[in-house]
Parts: sequence; C-alpha cells; structure tokens
Amino acid sequence: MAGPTLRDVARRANVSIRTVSNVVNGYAPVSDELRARVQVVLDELGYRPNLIARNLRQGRTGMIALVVPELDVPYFAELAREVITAARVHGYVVMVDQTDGDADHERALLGRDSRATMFDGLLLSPLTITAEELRQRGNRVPIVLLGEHIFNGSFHHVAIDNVAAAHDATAHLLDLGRRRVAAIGDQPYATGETAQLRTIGYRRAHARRGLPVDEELVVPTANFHRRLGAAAMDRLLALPEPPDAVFCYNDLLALGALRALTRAGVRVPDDVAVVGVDGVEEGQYSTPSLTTVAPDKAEIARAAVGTLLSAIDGTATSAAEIVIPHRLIVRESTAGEV
Amino acid sequence: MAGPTLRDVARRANVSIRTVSNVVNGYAPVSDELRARVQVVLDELGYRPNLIARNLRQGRTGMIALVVPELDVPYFAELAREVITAARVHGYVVMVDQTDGDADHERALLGRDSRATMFDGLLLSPLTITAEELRQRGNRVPIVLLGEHIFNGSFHHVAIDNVAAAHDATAHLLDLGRRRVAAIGDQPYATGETAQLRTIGYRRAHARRGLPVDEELVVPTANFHRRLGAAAMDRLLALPEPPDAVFCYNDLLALGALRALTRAGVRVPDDVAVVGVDGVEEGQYSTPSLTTVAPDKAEIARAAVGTLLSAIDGTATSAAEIVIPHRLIVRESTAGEV
DNA sequence: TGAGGTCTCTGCAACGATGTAGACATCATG
DNA sequence: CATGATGTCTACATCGTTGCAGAGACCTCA
Repeated sequence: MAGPTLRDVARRANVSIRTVSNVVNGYAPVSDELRARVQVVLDELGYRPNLIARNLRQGRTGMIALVVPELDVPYFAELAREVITAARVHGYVVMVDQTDGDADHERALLGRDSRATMFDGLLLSPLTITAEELRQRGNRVPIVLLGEHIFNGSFHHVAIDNVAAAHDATAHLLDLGRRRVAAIGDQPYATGETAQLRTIGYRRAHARRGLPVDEELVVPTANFHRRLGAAAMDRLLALPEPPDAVFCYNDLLALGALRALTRAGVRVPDDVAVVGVDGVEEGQYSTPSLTTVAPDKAEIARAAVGTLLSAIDGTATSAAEIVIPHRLIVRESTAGEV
Repeated sequence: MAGPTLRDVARRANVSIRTVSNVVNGYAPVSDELRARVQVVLDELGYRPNLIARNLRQGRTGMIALVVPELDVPYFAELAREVITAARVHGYVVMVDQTDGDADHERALLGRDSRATMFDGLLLSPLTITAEELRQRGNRVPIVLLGEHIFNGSFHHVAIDNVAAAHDATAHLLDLGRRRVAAIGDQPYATGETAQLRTIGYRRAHARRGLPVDEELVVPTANFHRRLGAAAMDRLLALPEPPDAVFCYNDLLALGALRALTRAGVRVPDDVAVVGVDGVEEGQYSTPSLTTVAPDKAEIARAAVGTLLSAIDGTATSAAEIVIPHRLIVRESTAGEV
C-alpha cells in the first residue's frame, strides 16, 4: 500500500536520505554522476513524494477550500469553476464543500474538529453564519467572504454592488415603459441580507423616477431555486392586476418564472418582461433567452483567490472590501428579438 | 500564525503531551480531575489539532478527490453534489478538480508531482486518458472510474448501461411513430467511447424494429455543450429531408437543439421530438420541458464512494464493474402536454 | 505481607519529509 | 605549504501528532 520513501531509495542507492531529497527537488548541488545513479533508483522504485509529510514540514498544504451553499446551483458551479482555475494559476488546488444552507453545517466549519486546519485558506459563501460568529471563533485560517451578508469591514469580502445591480435591472424594465414591475426573491429576515440589498435597489429605481411600488408585487421566497420562482410567478399572475414585468433576484428564480409564464400562455416579453441576476449560461439557451445582470465571475474568482493568497502570505492589507463590476445583458425576455 | 500545539498545552497544564492528546481524543483513561484541568487550558489557548500532522501519523487523510472534466456542466455539478453528500456520510471530504478535458492535465494527475498522494482515493471521470496509461503509472492511490470509457475490467468502474440508455431513448421516439430519428453527439474517435456506445444503442433500436438508419442523420459533435447541440440542429434542419425527432447524447446538446428549433419556428414535439440523456434539473424547466434518460445520480455517487472506500480499506473485491439503473422521464419535448 | 492486577500517566520512537550546520575532498591562491 | 574558498555530501533536529511499552500508585486477595 504505502509507497517507497526517501529512506528506501537512499538505502538502495547507498546515499543519504538528504541527497535523495536533493535529487528529487533539484535543490542543492549534486554531482551529475550521483544524480543519475539516484534517479535510476527513484525510477526503479517508482518513488512519489509524500505530500502530507512535506506539508507538515513546510507548514502549508497548497490547498484552499471553497465553501458554497449548493454546488448544483449553476451560479455556484460556474463560480467554482472560475475559482479552481484562478487557484491553479497560483499552484493551489481547491476543496469544494457545500453546506446546503444548513446553519449547523456552516458552523461546524469553524468548530474544533473542522478540517479547516488542513487548508491554507478558506473562501466562504455564507448563508446563515453571522459576522459575530465568525469573529468569535478565533480561527487561524485566513478567510475571504464571497457575496453574501454585510460584514462591516471585519473580514475580506468580495462581492458585486447588490443595490446597484438590482437598481440596474429594475431601471431597465421601467425604462422599457413597464409600470407594474414585480420583484421575486425578497427575504425579509436576518439571513437574507443579499436579498434585502436587492430590494433596496429595486425600490430605489422606482423612487428615482417618482414611481410608487405596489407592495403586492414584492414576493418573498425562501430560497433562490427554479421551483419557487415558478410558484411566485403563479401567484403574481393570479392577482386582479398582474404585473407587466418581473425582476427576479437570481436567474434560477427567473427561469422558474419564465416556465410559469409560458405554461400560463403569457407572452414574454410582450405581456410580461423578465430579468434575472447571475448571468448563468442556462439563460442564453432558455426560450425566450433571459435578460440578466451578470457579475464578472472570473473577476470575482481572481479577486477572491488573490486576496486570500495575500492574506496567507501575510501581505494582505486589513480587511479588503472588493466590489466587482456587473453588467446588464439584454436578451429576448425583455427585448423581444435578439 | 501557527496555533498552539499539544506541546504548548502540555507545558501550560504541567502534564505530558500524550495526556493532552488523550484528552483531546478521549482515547485512554484520564481521571476526571485531570481531564478537566487540561480542558481548561485547551480552551484558554484555543487549541485546534493539526490535521496534517495527524494525517501523517495515521497514514490517511480522510479526503478523496473527484476529478471531472467541467464543473459547470450541470450533470457533473449535480454528480459532484451527490458525491460530496455520499462521502460526508462516511466522514470523508471531497476535493473537486476539473481537467477541462485537457489530456495533459488529466495525465498530470498521475504524474510524479500530482497531489494524488494527498488523497486516500480518487474518483475519476476521464475524457482522454486510456486504461493503458492508467495501468502504466504504478499509482498507489485507489481509483474508481466514473462513466466514461471502456476499461475491460482492470479498474473499479461505475456507470450506466450506455447502450441500453441510448436504446431506450431512441425506442421511445420510434414508438411514437417517428421515422426520421436523428442522433446528435457521436464521437467516432479513440476517446469517444461513451458516445460510441450510445450510437450502438441508437442503431440497435432501429435494427430491432427492422428500420434503416439514415447516416445523414447521425451528427457528430466535438463536445457535449449547448452550443454544439444548437449548431448540429441547425444543420439537420437544413437537410432536404429534415428529421422528425432527435436523440441527443446528453441534455445540454438537447437544450441547445431545443433552442435552435424554437428559433427556427419548428414546433416541438409536433414537428420534431427531442430526447436527451442525464436528467439534469434544467430540463424540467425548459420550454418545452425535456424528455430525458436519467441515470440515478445519487446511486452512482453512493456506489462510487462505497467502492472507493472499500478499496481504501483493502476489503474491495477485484475490479468491481457496477451498472447503475437509469430511467426514461417523458416530458413535453416528446409528449406534448405534461 | 507480598504477588498480581487495575488505573493513570509518561517518555520515547515513529510517520516522511526538509532546514541547518558541518564534514570531507578538492582546488586555487598567496 | 598553509589558507581559505568551493563543491558535494551527510547527520541531526524538527514539523505535530499518535502507537507502544512501561513506570508508579493504588487496590485486592491469598
């Protein structure tokens, strides 16, 4: 089971362990003749360095962990892809874990027996955990927070400007002349901070134009999945005065809403226009294709990984607050033909 | 940076390192009084065990790696989710890596400096690597292969019956009375074994019914993404005698094809019926919703993790070949209303 | 009372690698 | 020829943990 160690190679080649190590790493000067001799034995035995031992000695593992609520949510899958790619550039590999939005599971991450100590750093996309909890645990592993929550400057944080993103999406609909713009995805409770920011943006777009918000059109959802998007849309369609546009707080909600609209025979965008947030690839291929506010995911990943690595190096400035640009991508669900 | 070690705690509590270790692990008998005293110091210093050191000592890490071509392909994201869940049941965590279908990157996994030695085992969904290559590398880390390739019994292998799956999909279309059933996704070259199996199933369904296959209708694609599905569909629609049904080798191709059909104003399923493979959630919400052959992904994950863990334990029988059931899920893209 | 058996606790070695310091040749230099 | 600079190689300690063997203290029982 266990492979040959430096010791095995050293014995067989009649040299010191250290010399074999030097050959393997090409560090110190080793004569060509000896190097060749050792190399032969290395190949014969099929030596592979034991990275665990190397890590212990060096005090770092070259691994970071990415913790997201759900990996099968396209936004997180696409983000994970970018993070893995960005980390690879720096020679790091990424452990992906998912919390299922489960508070206990999120907290276990910080507990005594968490595997967090196996990683040089943590990228955390929290749903339920609060800044206070994070602060209390005297966690030694550097952390960068992604996207969710307001953390008043205690931690490194990478996100888009959620208020602006929501504002842009809503403004787009209002500028098309829609006057009953619904919002799907509010979460008016403690852990729904991102959603609340988007609600603020939604209201602000109305306020700037001197338009009222019909509170009936603001529909909260417990999560951001397709199913609830469809359910919320069904409810809106049942109103005596249904909306002529919908701003959904993410693309999955929007895709669910699209589905509900199509099923109900409502024309999109003629009768109801739809906008989402996230810029997932799926929205390019839906029918109709989905207008969305897309964060620059590659840039989020690069910034997050970069910040984390400098925190690991100790070169990080205190608590970076990084805002990543987003842009509105107009497609059929608001523009008709594209 | 580095946290307190057992030594630090031991010194402060005036006990041996070993005793602190015993308190932490609850292993050996420690008197209640001493246990309490040590616990106080543990809490004071905020001790966290160094998992790297523990792993070195114990020779295992409690981590397995899952290697997939692309994490943002919904099938793999959904599979990754199930694998992470299945591994968690056994106390394992999962490192997710993606190869981008890049041959060099896949091979690097097995090379001298791969991080494979950091994991107790590997779940590998290979695209380009061959059994021969796998065999040559004297890899000491247990491997279970997922889905792709034919490996003639040299490795543990978990997959669906690709021929049967393709047969079932095609048969469904033929049984609806379609007579020009196209196939999108063939890969008639060395690394396209899965695709080739599906082509066999496609042909078999025709053969069993004594129906001919029009070779013009078998369209190869370089990968299994939405874009190529749309492109292939465009080509098929341009034929003098276009198909009345399409079997796509995965759901992404099918969703791309749906998009192309809708854009071209072709009615689905009235003019052309569409079937995919994979059972991704996206297909439930597309318009029209997508008929698909769905493998039992949770079962794939459970079987793969289970097999891998018994290989790690050494209790594995030689080279398990596990076939996971699949089932046809009929939706609007072939059935009209659902 | 002393032999044997718990019950607690400790010290040493080991996991497999690397950092450091120095040993030993060899060579050039004054 | 002594000196020191190089070039090669080695021995030892160390990273933080756990396995193992055993040391004492205490109790039990003949």
